[in-house]
Order: sequence, then C-alpha cells, then structure tokens
Amino acid sequence: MDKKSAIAAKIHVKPKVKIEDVARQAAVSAATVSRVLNHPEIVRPELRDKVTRAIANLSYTRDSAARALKSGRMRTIGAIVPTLGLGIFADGVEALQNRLSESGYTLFIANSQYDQRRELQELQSLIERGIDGIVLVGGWHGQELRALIQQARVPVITTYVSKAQGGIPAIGIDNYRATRELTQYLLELGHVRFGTIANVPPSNDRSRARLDGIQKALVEAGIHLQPSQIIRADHSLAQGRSALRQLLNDHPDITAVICTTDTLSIGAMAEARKMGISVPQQLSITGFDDVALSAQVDPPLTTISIPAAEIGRGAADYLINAIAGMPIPKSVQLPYRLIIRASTAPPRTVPAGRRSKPS
Amino acid sequence: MDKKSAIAAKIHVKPKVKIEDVARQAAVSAATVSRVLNHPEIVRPELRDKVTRAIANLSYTRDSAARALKSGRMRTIGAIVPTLGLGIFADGVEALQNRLSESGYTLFIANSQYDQRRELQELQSLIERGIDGIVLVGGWHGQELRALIQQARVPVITTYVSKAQGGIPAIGIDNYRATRELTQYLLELGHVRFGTIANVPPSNDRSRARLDGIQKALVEAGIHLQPSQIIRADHSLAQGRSALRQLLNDHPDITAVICTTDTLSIGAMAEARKMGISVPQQLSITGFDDVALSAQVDPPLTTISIPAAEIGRGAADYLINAIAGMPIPKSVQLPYRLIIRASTAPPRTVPAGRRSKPS
DNA sequence: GGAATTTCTGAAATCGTTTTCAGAATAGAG
DNA sequence: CTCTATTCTGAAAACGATTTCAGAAATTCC
Repeated sequence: MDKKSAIAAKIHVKPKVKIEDVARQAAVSAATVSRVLNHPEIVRPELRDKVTRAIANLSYTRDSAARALKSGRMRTIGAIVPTLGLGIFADGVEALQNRLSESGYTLFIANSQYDQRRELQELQSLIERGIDGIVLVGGWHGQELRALIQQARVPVITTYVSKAQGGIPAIGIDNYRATRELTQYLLELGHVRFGTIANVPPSNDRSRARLDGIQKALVEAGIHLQPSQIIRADHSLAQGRSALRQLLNDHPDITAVICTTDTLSIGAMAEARKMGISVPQQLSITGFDDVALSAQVDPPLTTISIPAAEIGRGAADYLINAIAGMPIPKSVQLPYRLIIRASTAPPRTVPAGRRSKPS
Repeated sequence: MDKKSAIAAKIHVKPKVKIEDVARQAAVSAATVSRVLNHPEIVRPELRDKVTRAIANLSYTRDSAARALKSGRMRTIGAIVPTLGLGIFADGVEALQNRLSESGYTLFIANSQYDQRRELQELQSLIERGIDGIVLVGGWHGQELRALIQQARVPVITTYVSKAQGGIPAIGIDNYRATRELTQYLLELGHVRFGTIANVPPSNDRSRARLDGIQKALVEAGIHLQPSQIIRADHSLAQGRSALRQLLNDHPDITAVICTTDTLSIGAMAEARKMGISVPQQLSITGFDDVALSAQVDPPLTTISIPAAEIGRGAADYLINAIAGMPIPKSVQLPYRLIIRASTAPPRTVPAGRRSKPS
C-alpha cells in the first residue's frame, strides 16, 4: 500500500498551477491575473486583492519560459569573465549579480579561462539562450565575437577598461594612466633603475595598457627599459617569486620593481624576504588591483585600487538602461586610486650591499 | 537620406529567422527541421544535409524560450553561494560551470551574503525561472527553503559538506573528521595548551562541524577548552589578527592555535610576527581550506585541503544525472587532505619568554 | 435622469518549438 | 507485380503567459 501510493505520487508529477487556475479561483479572467502580476496599478484594488490572495493560496509562480516567449525578453544577463579565481573579478561579478537581482534580472555566468576561442563559444551559447545583455571583461576581443554580438543585436558592455573599442562601450579605469601615475610617483621618490613584472598573456589588453603606462612614464624621464628588465609571468604568486629572482639576477642594481598585479608583487615580496632583501629599504615593490590581502602583507603594498564593485554595479545599470531603451553613455571612466603604503620608499642614496652579489 | 536609412534600419528590428523559414528553404516541414535539431539520427541523411545547410545558411538559432516552454526543460542550473569572494567557492563555481557547459547547460549564479533570508529570495527567483537543478552550499538551511524545494520538485545538491541533511543530498568533505585529524596531529606533536579561532556565523554548519571536530579530539585527550579559548571572528585577515591578540592576551601559555579558515590563520600569523612570536618555534598555527596563498606565506601553512574543483564537477554530474532520471547516490564524500607544512612544530619543552608578558 | 466619457475586464490571438498521429513513400515478401 | 511491413515525413495541436480589441460597468456632466 505504501509502495503503491509512493508510485502514484511519483506518477502524478505535478499538476502545475497555471494562470487560469488562479483566474478560476479568483473568479476573474486570466488576463486580469496577468495584469495584476505586471501592472498592478491598472486593476481595481478590490479585484487585485482577490487575485493576490488566490495567487498566494495556490502558491502560483508564473512560467518564465512562456513569459519570455510571449514578451521576447528573458530578463537575463550573461557575463563572461576570464576566471572567477581572481578576487577582483569575483567581486565585480558579485556586485553585478546583486544589482541585477534587485531589478528582477538573473545572471548567467561563464568563464573563458583567458581563451578567446572559449569566450566565443560561451558567448554563442549565451546568445542562443536569448539573453538580453552581455558583460565582457577587457577590450581585446576577436572580430568574430564582435560580429556575433552585432548580429544578435544584444547590448554589451566591456568592463575593467575605460575606452570603448570596436564600438563596444566600456566601464572601468584607465589602466594606462594608472601605471603611468604610479611610475611617476616612484620616479619622484628618486628611483632610476627599474624592473617590471607583467602578467601574460600579452593578448590581455589590460596588462598591455599597464605596461605601456609604465614605459611611457619612464621614457618621459629619459629611462629606457631593456627587454631583460621586463619579465613576463603567469598570474600567480610562485611566478612572481621566480620573476623577481630572475630580475635581480640580471640586474642586481634595480631599486624598484613594478608589477602589473598584486599577486605578482606579493610573490615578489615573499621572494625578496627569502633573499634577505628588505622592502622597502633596499627594494621598492608596487602592485595593481588592491586585493584584500595587499593591506595585510608585511610591509603593506603600495598599489592601485580598482573599484570592482562599482564596475559591476555600473555594468548592471548600463545594461538595464540599454534594454529599456534609455539613453546610455558611450563609456564610463571610473577613478582608480593610488594607494601608497609601506612597500615603497626612496632608494638608498648609496645602494650598497647588494652590489657585491656574486654574478 | 543617410538619416532615413538609419531610421529604417532601426525600425526593422530583426526579422528573426524561425524554424519555418528554415523549413521553407530546405523544402521540408518544420517538424523535420526540429527533428534534425534534436534527434538527427532518425531523419534520412539526404534530408538532414539539406536542413543542416539551410540552418547554416540562415544562421538560424532556435528560440530557447519556446523550446523551454514546450519541452518543460530550461537546461539551466542555479547555484547559490554565500559569496564569490572566497577563492574556495569561486573555484568550485568555476568547475561547476565548466562541466555544465560541456553538457549544454548554463549556470545561473546568485549569492546569499551568508544570509538565509537572502538565500531564500534568490532561490525563489531561481525557481520561478524554471531552473532544472539547484546547487547550495552547506547543510544548514531553513525549513522554508526545504519546503520550497520540495514543492518545486527540483533536484538539489548541497556542497562542501558530506552528510545529507533534511533529505538534501550532499557532496563534499567531512569537516568534522578533518579538524579532528588535524587536532590529533597537533596532540601527537605534544601540544597541550590550545587556542581556537572559529569563523562566524555559528549558523554556518561547516564552521560548527570543524569546531566540533577540534573539541572532540581534545576531549578524547582529556583536554577541555574554556570559552575564552575559542574566539569567534569574521572571515577576514584583520579579524584573524585581532583574534590572535586576544587569545594570547588571555592565555599567554598557548602553544597551538587552530583556525577554521586559512584566512584567519594567515591573519593570525601576520599578527604573531608583529608581536615578535616566531611560528612555529613558539607557536604552531593551522588553517583550513588550503587556498593558493597558504603555500606561499612564511612559514607555509599547515592546513586541510578541500577538493573544490571536484566538488563543483561532482555537483554538476549529480544534477545532470538526476535530471536525466538516472540513479544517483544519496551523498558523496570526497577525501580531504591534511597538508603538513612549516607552520606547525612540537612545542618548546620549556615555554619561556612569552610568559613574562605583562598583564 | 439620460448621454457622454472614462475606467476596467474578458475573449481570443499570438509567441516559436516540440511532438503526436496518421498518412506517404519505400522496401521486402510471396 | 501486388500486398504487407517499415521507415519517414508533414499537419496540427499543444506549452502558458501577454496583450489587443472591444464591450461592460462606473463615473461625470448637463
């Protein structure tokens, strides 16, 4: 008997409650129920209450597929980030999701693993799903991707960069100016011999812009970096370590190391400690991103702070407005902040000690 | 003239190509096109080719809303995590998304900010969207939430814990056993006086299980922790710092501090360094999670490693199977690993020096 | 109190697929 | 070469909500 009823329960999957059931219970038409749901103000309060009660009673929830089909809107945004493993992206996505959720939108998420091929696939899949808007990271996207977007006629915004590229609007900071300012600060401190650790891949346009900013500032000061003064590294602490080692091996007289990422600089700082080099007395190190950890390491890291949450919120607002057909800016430039902490100091006037390092 | 054509272009939004257009071009019926799309093997190769070509020609993509409406499946999974800011969750979500994507599913993401109220809302929204499966984190969810899930008859899995609770299957590690083993290791090292830093909220059942595991191991060794030996802290480096300070202030003779989270232990280590206490010589510190940073700090942290990526993948597989009606396990227990690094050592036989701390 | 507005409500068409059902075409058997 | 089995294919009916259009009810005005 038990078994039988269990089976029966399983067979009778669910007599899904639909809008007409609500209409019947409230003794109105389906149209009215729909109106209560979508434009409550246009239906007489009396009826509205009856309907609301019936909805609660039957615990009715509308079928979003049917709704999407009829209205042509999925109420859904898609985001493709290189990886969620980076705090800075995770924060942005979280803010994006929160803001979207407030407006009744839901967020689809995908990650590209820094691979353009992969990004394109995920975008394709998202578009097939009929999303209403897209959030991308960075400005460097293939021609194919742009074509796909244009054909799908879906609003897009690209984040963490400040310049619209290929017609895609952007929201973020000016990476180039940021590192340029940071480098100028180091120059003002009196540094002359620099090393740079930049994250790969170079196809990453944010990394590229950051590197350009550094070089620009240096060139303006008459300093030209040799290729061996620029180490490329994966985005990891371990690579930051080995990069610093290599840098100091080739150029023992360097007094400042500029990294394009906090992770790299924290790795570099760890290695410096291991090598017995004191930061910032003997070596200044800077980062970029201002992740939570950066304020807590010893010494606290001088870096550039990116308003990730604002970027996320801004992207959400942008898309919501774009979908609603409201006027939208071509791109939004958010302020970065140069955070000066204790990992930077003027160079020793007579850089000694390290000079004697054998070969 | 330019203007006019621009307007015309704007007005003619998009003559969306639908299945019938493809059918017409291929000179078959809409039904056949649908079949080619969904069960290619049952249609004659000759026709199939014609249809495939027509699809490519018109670059047709099916409307997922209509598809979802008719077939009753959204091909969508929803995940609600406490926050994406924690690397451990971000990694899990990333793995989840990757696996889902391989199977043609898309991932909705929401975050609850560790708030049950919020979690419920997001779940409601996800269910209204007609998702086919749900991924939750942790085992402690309100009665309301369970009712909602049951009513929606959607497969669910809860992650990062190992025991099914309230009928919700789980995939993850046994947090209780993990800290118990870790604590036993410290006991074997010879430690007798312990401090604990546990992350709040206590409603967090993973944190709770970890704390229980610690206490169980200690009690087995005849050691009872006083309330003041257990500090509760938010999940942040800064709180780890202040917790350690408080702990040592109240109990200067402690030789080992067990933290329920790497973040807390890294904060604690930073504070120990500042206080001039050497780790592990004077104080052993342990963490939980094995985040990327833990291997890189100085000294590298002894901790428990959680297989986040496997959890993500496992959750994806579980839901995909559940949706397909395949047999599914009640819950899956994945192995954690005790990673012994350099932040732990036997206690000094004569704990000196720190004793003299004033007050 | 009746006519002219104004405000609400309901019936029915529609969104784009999927799928059932039956009929057409092909193959196989005698 | 006809008759029965097999495959395949197409017409049409869902899926469940939204929205237009027109008609009913309530309100206002003279």
